[in-house]
Amino acid sequence: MTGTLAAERPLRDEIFERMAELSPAERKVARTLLARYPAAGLESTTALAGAAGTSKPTVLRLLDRLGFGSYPEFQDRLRAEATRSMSPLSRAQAHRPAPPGTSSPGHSAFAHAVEQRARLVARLPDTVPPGEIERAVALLAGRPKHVVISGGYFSRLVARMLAMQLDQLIPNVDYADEPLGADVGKYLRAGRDSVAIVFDLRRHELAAKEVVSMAKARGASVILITDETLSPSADEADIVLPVALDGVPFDSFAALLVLAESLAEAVFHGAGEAAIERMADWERSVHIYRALHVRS
Amino acid sequence: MTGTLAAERPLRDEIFERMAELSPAERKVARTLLARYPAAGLESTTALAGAAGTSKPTVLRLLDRLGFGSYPEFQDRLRAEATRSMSPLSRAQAHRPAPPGTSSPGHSAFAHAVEQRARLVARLPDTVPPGEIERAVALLAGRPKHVVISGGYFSRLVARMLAMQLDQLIPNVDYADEPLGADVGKYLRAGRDSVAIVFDLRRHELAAKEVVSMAKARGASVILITDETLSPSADEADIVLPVALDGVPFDSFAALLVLAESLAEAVFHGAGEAAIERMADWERSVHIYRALHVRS
DNA sequence: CCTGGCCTGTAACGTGTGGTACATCTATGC
DNA sequence: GCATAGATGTACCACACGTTACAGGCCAGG
Repeated sequence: MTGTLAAERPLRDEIFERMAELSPAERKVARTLLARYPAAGLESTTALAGAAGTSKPTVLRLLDRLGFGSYPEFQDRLRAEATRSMSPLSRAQAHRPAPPGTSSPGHSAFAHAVEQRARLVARLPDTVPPGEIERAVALLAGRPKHVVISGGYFSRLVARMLAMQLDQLIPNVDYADEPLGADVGKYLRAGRDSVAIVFDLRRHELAAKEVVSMAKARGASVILITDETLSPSADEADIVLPVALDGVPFDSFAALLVLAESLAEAVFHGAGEAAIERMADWERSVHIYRALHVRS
Repeated sequence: MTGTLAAERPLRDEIFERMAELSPAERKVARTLLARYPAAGLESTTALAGAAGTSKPTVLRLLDRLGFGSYPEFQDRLRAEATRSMSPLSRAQAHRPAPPGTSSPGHSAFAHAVEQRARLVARLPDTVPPGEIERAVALLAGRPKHVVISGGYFSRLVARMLAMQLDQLIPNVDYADEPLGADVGKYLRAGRDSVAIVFDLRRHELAAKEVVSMAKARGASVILITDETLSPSADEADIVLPVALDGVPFDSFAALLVLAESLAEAVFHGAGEAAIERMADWERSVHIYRALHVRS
């Protein structure tokens, strides 16, 4: 494994600028290098020297002057640049449908499912009013004394995810797996400076309504994350974030997860310094956890 | 006018599509090639074989199957592509500086996060080779005796989600929250007809490698879900599903969740009648659960 | 239980590699 | 005009490379 530094300037630029200080034969090498970059440098010294019309030692002397210890080291650098330039980002090209012979039930169903979910995510900005998001972020980034999060039968997993992420950013984040059972204490903690985030999707659960009521009764602000049909708890909630779930044959949490993650990210930007500091602490703890439980 | 042929299709795409027709060891080479493209292929056969966890002849056999006469010929092709991708034309689209702290803290950060995640999801079909998905679906829909699923520190939540969804479709699905701890028994159950699904993302955990080894040792087929840099466990796994996570400042599970959900949906289509029946049973049980715990 | 085919890694071989020492050439100082 | 220092190419070496042949392993079909 190579321990390359991040974000280096393209080697091509440096060669270009330092042309002046090179010897004539070295310059010839530099020219062919620039003319056919980076391919020329990824061939052998023999090939490069040949293409430049000089000899192998000249190639090596050039690299020496550029600060490379060896030819392979130079090639490592070129390879790294090439990989970076061919990263998926710059690869925003057309899609190729599946080859004729290989039409399979597995793939097409999968592709269909993915596409469907991509649409759900794309629709997210249209289902969530921007103003609601702003208020939610302001609430969470405004140093609430306490945040408690819970979800329904399935959505609790996303709730827990959001809890873990927020916990990295702000203090006193509780996740209540059974808000009406063992974890009721986490809701009893709630007061005027608390924020409760409740997930209630589709087949809305009565439990959700009770949880929202409980939080409201104690003076907490309630953020409700629900589907487009709106949970019955929506009346009581202070902020309602609706998200699209519908799919055939199954509903999808894709947009829900994106909403949760993006909410956390916005809180990070809103909370500023404090969040960064807390993240550092958190980072350390995770390392400790890993050292203990995952065998160094 | 130079008599050059029309721009060839990137080799990467061809490898990606032809994954299915490769032998297991050849696939390992193809994976590392795709994960670090084109750098991995511009190194020596020894280095490439080493990175892939196989041997030099396997590398050559892969190239043979792809229609290359020799390793240098293959590298010529890669070099040509790299040169093309670093041409002044494609160099123009380089940088887009991110607005640091100026924008309105709530909405724009949120919108940016959502957009970023939408891109990750859109890229999913490009990161997961269709052949690998097909094989994974075939494995899971082919009535395995037993399926066990586990994840890492964060990814366990998605793992659990997948487990819950698969459990609705096929029998004998286990979720192992602590595969090396309390839940080790679920892995000890594994045998020749088992399928183990392991999540191992980014900062890959040693635990994942142990889990994969354990499953392989018992003869189970292993499906590894990892990020684009490929978990070290990728050598041992039978099927590797890479997914894009990278975001700024935080990684996102959006594409991961979509992969899991879509995999489940594809299994549903692949499993046919049996899955529908099982879903009906499951549905009844949930109603019972709700009646008991959620007050009708 | 054996037998064929297909994968796969090990071992060996000859060639091309990157690296170095040295001789030749060119330019500049006195 | 000669000595000097830098620049350049040739010759050579050890070695790592790409390649090929071969033997063991694995699984389906008889």
